Amino acid sequence: MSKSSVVELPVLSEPVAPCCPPLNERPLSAEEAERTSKMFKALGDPVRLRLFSLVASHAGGEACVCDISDVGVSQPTVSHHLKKLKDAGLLSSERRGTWVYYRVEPAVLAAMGALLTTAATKAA
Amino acid sequence: MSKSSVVELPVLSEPVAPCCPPLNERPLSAEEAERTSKMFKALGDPVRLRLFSLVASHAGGEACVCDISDVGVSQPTVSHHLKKLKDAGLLSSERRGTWVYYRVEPAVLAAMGALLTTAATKAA
DNA sequence: TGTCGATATTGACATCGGTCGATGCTGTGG
DNA sequence: CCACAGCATCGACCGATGTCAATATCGACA
Repeated sequence: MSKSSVVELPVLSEPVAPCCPPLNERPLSAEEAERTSKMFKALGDPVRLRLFSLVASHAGGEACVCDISDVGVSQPTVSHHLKKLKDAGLLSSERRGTWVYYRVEPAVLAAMGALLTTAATKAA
Repeated sequence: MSKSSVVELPVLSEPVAPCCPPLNERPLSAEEAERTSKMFKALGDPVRLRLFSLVASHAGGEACVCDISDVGVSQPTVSHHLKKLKDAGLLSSERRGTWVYYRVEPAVLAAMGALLTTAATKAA
């Protein structure tokens, strides 16, 4: 395994799921905000949001890149955005033969949702 | 009322709440993604996320700018970010004498949360 | 081994966006 | 009417980011 390999991305090694308390429980610290804002930023681009929605709505909760590449930008750009979503912890990828499949990370998604839903409920 | 007034921001005049289906129900259209990504982008900056959290966690669900200005950036920058949060429909503002108060928009927040929570639940 | 299809990476470019100092606007109180 | 405080706007700077063409990598299949 000394040859090439992909050196195990460190971004996925630590648990990203239980990131922060609800947004209205207490003010976020600078560090918490730094971490959490990255996830929101990942969905803050229309192309990425479409790609994410394409993966999330695809049968089986996963999709090959070739299935979701039709969003109006070039292939490198699609790859770039998928990488960003992966780095943010929202997607994971797996190579299967010729194709690479992406699937959503439910835990992270749920954490983000809880952040907002709880805050909205309490604020109402 | 011809004098000054604030001319009723058009961004808040149309219902922003039921923006989109859950992210895994069907692929978002380009237009939907364009609209929805703006809300996520608004929370995709650490300073804005802290400001939003400060407002949301403040007593009464609202806060004077002077109460939340201590986030490590200059006063114009705070004002700039609050404007962005307001433009995204996440906050509303009201002038009361010398001070301006910001409060969260629960409906929009809940809509964003539902977008994520439903998707996470179904995906799990 | 060599070619081909699928995806990732690189490098360059233009635009976007966060930041600040300076300044303007709007109430308050003297 | 004037000075001051709170907040917004302006203009400029500069790093971040979305985009593409070109190229590299990786696996499948002759």
